[in-house]
Amino acid sequence: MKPELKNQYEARARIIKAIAHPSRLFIIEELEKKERCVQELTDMIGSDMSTVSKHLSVLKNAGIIGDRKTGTSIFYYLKTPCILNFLGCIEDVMTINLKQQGDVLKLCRRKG
Amino acid sequence: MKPELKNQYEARARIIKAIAHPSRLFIIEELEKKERCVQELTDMIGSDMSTVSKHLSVLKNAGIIGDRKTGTSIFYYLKTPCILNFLGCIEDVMTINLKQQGDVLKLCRRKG
DNA sequence: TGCTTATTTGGCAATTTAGCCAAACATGGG
DNA sequence: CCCATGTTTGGCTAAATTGCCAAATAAGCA
Repeated sequence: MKPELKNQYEARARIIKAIAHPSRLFIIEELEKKERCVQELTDMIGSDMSTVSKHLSVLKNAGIIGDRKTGTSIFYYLKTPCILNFLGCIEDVMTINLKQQGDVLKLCRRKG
Repeated sequence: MKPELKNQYEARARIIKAIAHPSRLFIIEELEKKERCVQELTDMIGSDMSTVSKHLSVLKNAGIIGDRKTGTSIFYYLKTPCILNFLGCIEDVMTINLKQQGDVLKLCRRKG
């Protein structure tokens, strides 16, 4: 693979990697509804605030979310709502997987 | 976060994680064009065949690709083409990021 | 200035991931 | 059966990721 093409794929992988975490998926969906500060998200997720803060910085570095300072709070918002379309496709993958696992199960029952 | 909801997010994150690698992104796009065997993909990517084989098994376990045995070769194919729509969104994120970096640059020049 | 609230950063241990090599496994042909 | 071809698996090391705690930073207010 040519280095130039490889860079392209690496850049895309970096962004996808930023999405690929349960808490970060939750944050993305939550921020689609409304902007939120670190403490609110921390309460919802239930891990340490420093952990949530780091997740937010991962998403921010990837360019997926932005932030806005108000007083002592920092509100985060979703910059690219198209991310959510993509999440729909992930649901499709999961549905197909479930269906196929079901088929295998049926087959086993028929044989047994 | 409730354990049940957490499982949902973990399941989705697992699938996205499977996509989040340069070589695996390449494989997905290549398989959309036509099905391919391990050796063909190995030649295109340029890493060890065992490495490519492992990438393929990651994608297969995630339910994104399937395989078909023919003689001594195993051909892999894309099971869920909707994955590609999602990749379009990643492009959008990258474009926005580039644009904003450009704006910052312009601002610096204006000030300097 | 000192206090409180909100958030980030540094550091550390545990876990996961990546990629190479060598060895094992499968399949078709002589 | 033995060999060649195509693929996967095991083992290993290096690197990245995660999450917690404690400490540092920032901003508003008495």
